[in-house]
Amino acid sequence: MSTDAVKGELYQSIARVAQAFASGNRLQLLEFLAQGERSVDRLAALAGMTVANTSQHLQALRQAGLVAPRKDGQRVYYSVAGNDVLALCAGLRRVAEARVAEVERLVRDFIGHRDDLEPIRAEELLERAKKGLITVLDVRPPEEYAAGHVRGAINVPLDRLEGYLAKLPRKREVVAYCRGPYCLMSFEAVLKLRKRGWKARRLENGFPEWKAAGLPVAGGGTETA
Amino acid sequence: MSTDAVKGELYQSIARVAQAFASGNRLQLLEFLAQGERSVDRLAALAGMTVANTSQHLQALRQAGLVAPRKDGQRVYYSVAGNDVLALCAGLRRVAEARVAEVERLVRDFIGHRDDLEPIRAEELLERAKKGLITVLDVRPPEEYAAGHVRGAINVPLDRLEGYLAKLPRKREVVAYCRGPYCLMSFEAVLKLRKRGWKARRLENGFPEWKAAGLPVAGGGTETA
DNA sequence: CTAATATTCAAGAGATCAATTGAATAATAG
DNA sequence: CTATTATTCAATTGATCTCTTGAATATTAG
Repeated sequence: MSTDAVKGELYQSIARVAQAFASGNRLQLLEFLAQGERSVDRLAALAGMTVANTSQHLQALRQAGLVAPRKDGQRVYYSVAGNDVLALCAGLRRVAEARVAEVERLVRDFIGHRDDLEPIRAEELLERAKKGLITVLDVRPPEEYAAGHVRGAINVPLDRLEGYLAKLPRKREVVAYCRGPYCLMSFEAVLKLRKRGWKARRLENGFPEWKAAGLPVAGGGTETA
Repeated sequence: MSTDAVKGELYQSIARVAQAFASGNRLQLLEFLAQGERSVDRLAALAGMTVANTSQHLQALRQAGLVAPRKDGQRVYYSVAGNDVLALCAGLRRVAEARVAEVERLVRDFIGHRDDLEPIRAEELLERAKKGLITVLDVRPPEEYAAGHVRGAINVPLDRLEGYLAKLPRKREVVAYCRGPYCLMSFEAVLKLRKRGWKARRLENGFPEWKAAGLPVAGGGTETA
């Protein structure tokens, strides 16, 4: 085979990986999987897709090496193949946000006041948490928190935030995070808290990005430095 | 619009960016563009595609915000929209190589003896170059060298390597680089040099990755620290 | 103005992809 | 063993993508 033909095959193989990312539904599945392993029917319910369709998308991801299945009883649990995959997802989001006007518009119009919400960066969070200046809230569902969370974060799912307010110190600033930059839960939490008089901000990214960056994680049986 | 619908639109917009990467031909065009701006017909010749087809692919890349056109006279010159795009390309390659068995096989079988060629990493190159221990060769065509190259590198296109050997110090190790990890020119250069008795290695990645990493660049009117 | 060149546009054939549907397979409960 | 549940497979339809072909547009040269 000529070197040109080899090059062509290589590019095509790489393109097949890109193709696996080229579906809104698959990206959504990847975000859910970024929280930890999930069964097919659970994913189907979360994404609002039929089970058969979900299974097919998962197989597309599997063929590209992006997710891996683990069979346990009659269930098959899928998980992201590695942090490099999540990093690629984040890179894709960043490029899309920076270069596609429509994405920027969607973010601004619907998430709204994005800049007003002053996202806090990971390093800053670590620094301030070390000094005891902030309370960190994980507003995701309990299972996701259990599967892994920012070390030191308290799990207060969005629908239980109201009831938790009494226990939340008023003087300390609150930082909320959720699944990622396009997950709206932490936005809603911050808006609620501000309305009640707290000083509140959101973490710039979500837990998957935090974990992918190698920052301190707790839970999920994988305590890290 | 419901938040779920917004989320769906966001993911779809991001997927459209991924879709732009999902073609071997477009990835090849991006690699050529990574060297610097190129006209449509030049790209068509380099990639072995028809001009019309090349134009269409470039427009697909443009719509995704990955490349930008500049009109000069009757020619249109395209260039990569930013380093984040190149970083994403590199990430895609890395994931493909790590997770798709076929890519690994292609690399091993055809580029051959990849490990034997002991690629040198960028930091190591910088360190050794500072100590004057190595000669750095840029084996790309002169235009690409002129558009930007590793600072301190000497341009010796592959087809002129034979004639240059007389001027090449035998005692110093040679490090060759080219367009990227899947460009075969630096491999061929290293093989040639070794056959003639030099100690030679290749740089782990090519110039685009070097530049994307913010390492010292010369030429192309953009001298950097 | 006319000819030549570079690029883009438009239409069409063939391939690939996405979602639906219904059935097949595999594991467990009773 | 039978029924139930989770997942996968297979077939289909409509949509999208790729490449080719030939024409249209725009810029420059003479």
